Amino acid sequence: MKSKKMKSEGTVAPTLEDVAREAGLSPMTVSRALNNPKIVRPMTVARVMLAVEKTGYIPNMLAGGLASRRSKLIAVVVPQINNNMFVDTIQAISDTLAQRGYHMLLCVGGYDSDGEAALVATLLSRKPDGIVLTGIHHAPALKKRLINAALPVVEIWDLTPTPIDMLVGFSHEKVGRLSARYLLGKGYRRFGLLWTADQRALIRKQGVVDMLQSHVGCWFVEVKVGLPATMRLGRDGMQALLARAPELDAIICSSDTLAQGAILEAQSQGISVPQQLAVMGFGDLDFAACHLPSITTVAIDRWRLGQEAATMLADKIEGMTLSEPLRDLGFWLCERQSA
Amino acid sequence: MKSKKMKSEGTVAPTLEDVAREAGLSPMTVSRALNNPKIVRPMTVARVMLAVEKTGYIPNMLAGGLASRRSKLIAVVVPQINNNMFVDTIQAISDTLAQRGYHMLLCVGGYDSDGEAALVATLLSRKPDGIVLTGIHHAPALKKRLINAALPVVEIWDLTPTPIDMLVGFSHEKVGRLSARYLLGKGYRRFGLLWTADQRALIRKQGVVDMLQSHVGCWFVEVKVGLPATMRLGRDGMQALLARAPELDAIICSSDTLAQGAILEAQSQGISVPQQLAVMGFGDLDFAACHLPSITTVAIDRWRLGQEAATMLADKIEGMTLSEPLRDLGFWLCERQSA
DNA sequence: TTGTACGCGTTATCAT
DNA sequence: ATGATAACGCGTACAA
Repeated sequence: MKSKKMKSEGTVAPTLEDVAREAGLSPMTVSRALNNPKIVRPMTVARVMLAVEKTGYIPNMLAGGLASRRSKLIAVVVPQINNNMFVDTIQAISDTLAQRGYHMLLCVGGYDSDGEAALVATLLSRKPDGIVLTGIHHAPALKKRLINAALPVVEIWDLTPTPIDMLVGFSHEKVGRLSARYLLGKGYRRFGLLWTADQRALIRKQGVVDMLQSHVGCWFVEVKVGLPATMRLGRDGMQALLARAPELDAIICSSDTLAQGAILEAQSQGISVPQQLAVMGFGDLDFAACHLPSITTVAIDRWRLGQEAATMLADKIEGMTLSEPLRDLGFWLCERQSA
Repeated sequence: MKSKKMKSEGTVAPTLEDVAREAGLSPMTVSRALNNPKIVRPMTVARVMLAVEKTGYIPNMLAGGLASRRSKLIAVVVPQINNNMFVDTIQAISDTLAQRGYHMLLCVGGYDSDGEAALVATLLSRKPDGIVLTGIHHAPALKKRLINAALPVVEIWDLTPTPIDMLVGFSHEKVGRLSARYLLGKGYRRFGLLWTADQRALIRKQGVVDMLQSHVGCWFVEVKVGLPATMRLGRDGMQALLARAPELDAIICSSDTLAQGAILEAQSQGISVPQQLAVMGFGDLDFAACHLPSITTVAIDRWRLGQEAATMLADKIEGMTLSEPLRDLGFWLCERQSA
């Protein structure tokens, strides 16, 4: 009897070795029975399960990950979560990953790319098997680190021909163009832009502006609001817009939340939407469809975005070859009452 | 020279040993310089930092956690995240933890306590240093496991004299009583309850019902809606209520989102709020204050809830003795236009 | 099908 | 202030 630890303390968690002793097997056989039962005799598996039950064994994935070099952990970095646009995607990622045996390490990094880089540096010490990044603008040092670590990466919520690794998103520029084209087609000419300053919103705005400027006889004014976009900011921004240019006939907002605020502010000033003023949002959040008036907006499949990102990651980690590492999920216009 | 690995591959991540070699020190000294610089001579620390820079070293917390038995990981279990009530709290937890050097493992467990138990079982294999649980109703087996693991636990969003370990929340029952008392005081007598079926909402409802039943000359009808609560469900539920009892004079909703839907539905039927019908919500979500009419509701400090939970956990993990493991954060009425 | 020897990268502990 | 050695608990690789 080698003078090994005598696990007589009630507080010490049982290990594989304890289970093995209980079952009269070697630790390795227990490990196999737990992780790959197919290659173990069924009766042996049963014996193991019994011993697991008896000992109350819980695997230690720190040890397992260290030995196998697979942590079954996915890091997800988002700029914020108290933003209705992101939560569905996060939940989809979490659900999809859980089904495949992964856990999600969620980090809120803000909209600053240096902060993100610092954050990811600490994340990497968890040795995640993969990482989900929001957007396509990252600090060069971060990109280098990720490529160097040969870590599967999915960038989401945006499009670029040159992703770090994989990508699933849609074209914000096209969303902007579509919104502007739609309103121009409806005959609106005097535009107000109510916009937040995050990177992706700015690209949508560029799309809007490009489209408007290529059209003669129309003009626009713009009001910027802070992050996160709230209904309050929508109302305040709308007030500022109307003060600046009372003759506006259409408002494009960078999100449905702002649009809702804008509509309310208009109504509170006795301006009827859409009769006197059209308002358009982005996101097709839950309330957009049943608001009064219902909000015309552009929808994307936030849930699917998360599903695909998680699936792509898990597939790549598990060695499947991806048909297409770049996915454009597209978007669609929701024509409703407000515009 | 023992025939140890020759790290000539470019793809192999550098380890403490590599850094030590580069700096001409032992791995242990490097480890100390990184984790506890105070006990290492400043010049030595500088040498280590240089070597870290040169090698691009990233610590491996799987190994570190295994050796030190501290993972610097906190597991957080919530029923859903696409619920505006929870996201602020989650973000607060994440932020607070990040500041103290912890990462957050976020799991969405649904409203089913057996599912939660299964989920936590897998979580425990990550050896988190602590865990945040939503609510106070958990499977007995889960409680036993947690107590057995001697893991610091904070239950949030609810109150009980007998938490598993620590707790920060508020009394849903009192919220319900306050809401009902307020409306009774305003003279309303014919109540409609628009309610979801999650555990905490049901306790609030019980508070409402108790208060109403102790008051002569008033009555109520009730409509149940599913989870998650959306504005759509608010509108549909309101429609059902009005169909059942057109003479209602006040509606109490289990959340602001439902209240918003209820108000809209009323307006769309030509019923003016609050002149003909009062509507009250719960949560004081962003839009409640600037809606038209602004929504009377009950607020709680969701952000602080998360901060306190995270701080309590980190304090306990780091050996500080807590003054009070039970925190009642309370709540307050927001009297606005809708009721 | 099952077992043995060893290494994963770090920290605790004791020694210097 | 720094170093040597032995865990930490598991999986890989190979042997039986």
